[in-house]
Amino acid sequence: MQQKKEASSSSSFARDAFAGQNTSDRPPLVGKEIQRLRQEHQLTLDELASKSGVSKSILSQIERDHSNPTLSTIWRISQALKQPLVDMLSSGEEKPRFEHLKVNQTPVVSSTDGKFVLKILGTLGTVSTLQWYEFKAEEGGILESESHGSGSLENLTLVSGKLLVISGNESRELISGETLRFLTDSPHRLESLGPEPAHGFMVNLLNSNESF
Amino acid sequence: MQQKKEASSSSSFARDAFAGQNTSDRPPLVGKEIQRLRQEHQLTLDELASKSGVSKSILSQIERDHSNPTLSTIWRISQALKQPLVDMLSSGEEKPRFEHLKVNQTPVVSSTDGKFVLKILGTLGTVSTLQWYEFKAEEGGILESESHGSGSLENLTLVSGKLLVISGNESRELISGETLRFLTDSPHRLESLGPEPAHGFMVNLLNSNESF
DNA sequence: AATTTGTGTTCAAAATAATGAACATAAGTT
DNA sequence: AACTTATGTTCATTATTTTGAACACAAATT
Repeated sequence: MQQKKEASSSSSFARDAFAGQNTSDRPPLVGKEIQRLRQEHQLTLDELASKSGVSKSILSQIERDHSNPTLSTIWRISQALKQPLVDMLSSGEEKPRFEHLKVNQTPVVSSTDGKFVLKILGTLGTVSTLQWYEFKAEEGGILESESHGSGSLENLTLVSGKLLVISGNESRELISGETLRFLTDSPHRLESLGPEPAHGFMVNLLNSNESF
Repeated sequence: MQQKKEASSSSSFARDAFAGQNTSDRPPLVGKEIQRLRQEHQLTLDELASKSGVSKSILSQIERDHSNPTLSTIWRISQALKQPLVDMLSSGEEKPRFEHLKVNQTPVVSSTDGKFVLKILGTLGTVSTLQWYEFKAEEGGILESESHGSGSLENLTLVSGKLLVISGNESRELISGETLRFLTDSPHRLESLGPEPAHGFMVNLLNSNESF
């Protein structure tokens, strides 16, 4: 009996499936979020039940956090509500808490010959760290970066010019107007192919789910 | 009996908890990911069992996808492995390393008179916590927005042209090269003052912890 | 080789999640 | 008011997860 092991409460009939556990000791409470989504879609319990294949009785209990759904159940609900499973679960726990970004977590951007100019437009540090830039690079300008950590994403939009992007052992060529989004969990490199200068925007999401 | 309802398979002893369902019909298979993480942490089933409070027998079954874990169980495992629950679940849905948006694939929004054009470059976050755009507006082009919710921020960088920004009862005039950051918890308005078109970049942080 | 130790799997029993039907309640109709 | 309809909750039963102990197997030790 799982709950008993964690909580002192041992009533066999639990009003709250996770009674006796404080916020950080319990799984995210998906009930309210599911209910919100269901109502947003203007569905009744009966309708969601038939759409998802999950009985309405258990839906009712899950919405009130009186039950501890299985992965399969949560997944079927998320499908019916056209909501990525992951989003449904993170709504409860990923509250914007403000964390201090340590110095060594600040990514190092190395510009080689000065032909590649990065303008830092802004930084935000909420759940994860966000930085965005405007860049201009004349022909041959190269920007080499270390890994930004696992889960990090880089988003490039090219306004003019041509840009070669290499990450890991893959590469892409971007032309004016295109956008590229790619993982930056390994060293990567941007190169302006010219002849006109490459000009564009870059948004970096640095993931902070490091384990140490 | 949940699986039976979805799958024709009705064997009472399932080798695979989701046998008979194809990839898009079943919840993400977390087994391999959990096993990978456990081994990465150099833990045995016994050790993870005592760390997580989940019995090793069920751990063994979950790793081989012979069981359909409850939310509570997945959560306790993710805690013990110091891994955000959400990451563990999304690992199955392998995302492509690169996402390349061609010119005509970039979503575009424009004002009714077509003078103000917004290109949506990207979105990140659960509901819609972060969005960024490129905008181009000829003289007189106007973009009017409702409130994005309390705590929301808009960040504008102007590459060329002149832009008038009005939020609440305050207003600012931006010239080429400048950046403005302001609250968007009330209706606001951007207007290109010309004569040359306003061109720039916008990053919006929307406050997601709100239910309405 | 025999024994111990370490690791993962399987088994019967207990706990609990999921189901369908019955129930409660409120809102709308006749 | 009485009746119907719509919606969510509770109940008994069934199906499944979870548990702890026993088992199987391999690797290390004596």
